[in-house]
Amino acid sequence: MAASRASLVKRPPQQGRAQLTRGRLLDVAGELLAEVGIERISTNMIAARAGLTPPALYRYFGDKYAVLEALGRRLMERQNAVLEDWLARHARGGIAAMADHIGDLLAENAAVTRAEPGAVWILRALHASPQLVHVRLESHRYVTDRLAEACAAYRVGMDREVLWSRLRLAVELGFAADEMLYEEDRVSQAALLAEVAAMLRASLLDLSEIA
Amino acid sequence: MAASRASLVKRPPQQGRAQLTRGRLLDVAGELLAEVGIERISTNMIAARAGLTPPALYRYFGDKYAVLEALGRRLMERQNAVLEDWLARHARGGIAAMADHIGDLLAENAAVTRAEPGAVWILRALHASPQLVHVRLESHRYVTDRLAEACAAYRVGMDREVLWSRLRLAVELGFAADEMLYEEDRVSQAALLAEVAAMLRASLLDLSEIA
DNA sequence: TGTACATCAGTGAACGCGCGTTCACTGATGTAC
DNA sequence: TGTACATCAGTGAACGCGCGTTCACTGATGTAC
Repeated sequence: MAASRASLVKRPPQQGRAQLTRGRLLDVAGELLAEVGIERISTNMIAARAGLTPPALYRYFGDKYAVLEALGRRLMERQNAVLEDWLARHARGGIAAMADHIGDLLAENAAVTRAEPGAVWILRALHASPQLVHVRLESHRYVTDRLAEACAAYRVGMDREVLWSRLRLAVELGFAADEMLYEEDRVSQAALLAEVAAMLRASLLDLSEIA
Repeated sequence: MAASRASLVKRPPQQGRAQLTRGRLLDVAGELLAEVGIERISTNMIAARAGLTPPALYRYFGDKYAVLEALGRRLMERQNAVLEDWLARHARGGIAAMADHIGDLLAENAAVTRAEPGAVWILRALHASPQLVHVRLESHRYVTDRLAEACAAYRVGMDREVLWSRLRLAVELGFAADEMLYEEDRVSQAALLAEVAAMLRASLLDLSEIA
């Protein structure tokens, strides 16, 4: 019975206190990502701000990248919850209904991003680190898959590849716009959201028309 | 006559040999950004791969961030050159002509990105580091300004803010798509470029129609 | 064309520091009876 | 309800390492005459 190695995923903690500690570590990591960036953040720094000594962090995460990966996954799970909710409301209306409500999806997603400490920096860190980039990619593909399923139900004969690539692009642009909201202060957030929504809506509606 | 401080921008080198060395340092930094990421790259690492000792790097760059900033600016200047070239060819044709050739601009930009070692990682590093994010933001705003000028010539009465924010979004999405080309291998690059071009074209044409 | 001198490009060696991580341990919490 | 024991959460101290950066220096290149 070999002991679990550091490189393995740690089992979920047993006590409620530990769950809180784990969440606190992730919150703090998000804040620090925004303050000092991925190239300066350190495990010792995260532990210190969470009010812990460095070894405590290693009870929850195998190594430094595991912290950032968990942080990314937590954010993306929250975004996925928004997506599921939205699909439950609009998928049955068909592609046109989804297109008409794409602005809601963007706005709800933006709300999640706003609520999470350092959310934009988490997304960017996932993008900028070769060892983390797969997390973001997997998530975007998952979102695309879910949307593709929902649309395919109404366009049974349609080329799956065309559908998928169109939606994949829409997902990427939606996230890019979300990240831009917090950076470009020369444009109002509402105006930006409305314009992206209009573009994605047109793209989706076009999808519902092409042979 | 105080000596120049490390924090100041270094003057351009005097000898041709030095120009080459500086360029080599930047090329190497781009490669390393792609291989190890912004959170692992180091000045010693860059110098070593360029075949230099660490202090030589400090003859050219004030500190570590100055290297990355110069790398980012060099890439963005190359992209701007593509833009100027494209504007010279199509701006006189009006908004419709620009809209029709937006795919060329994207493709030429993608070619620059492909040619530069680690280009996508440079762009992402600029995005992910709080101390570098201004470089990218300034560049995107500059590109937006140039496009806005070109379009405003044909839509004199149009609300400048609407024009600018529409173009600003187009710029952001164009770059996002460019970065995506090298990451998402489930979609062909040509298809992706064509779809983005279509979206941006529609957005620009819409601009030429609204009152 | 040769030489003396000024400037420039790059080196060798080292610095203090904080990094990521591990060890053996202690005190807090939960469980069985 | 009390207590003995097992498990869990977190600590104190330290490690070797590579980081960013600087110093005083040397050898290469360019310039004036």
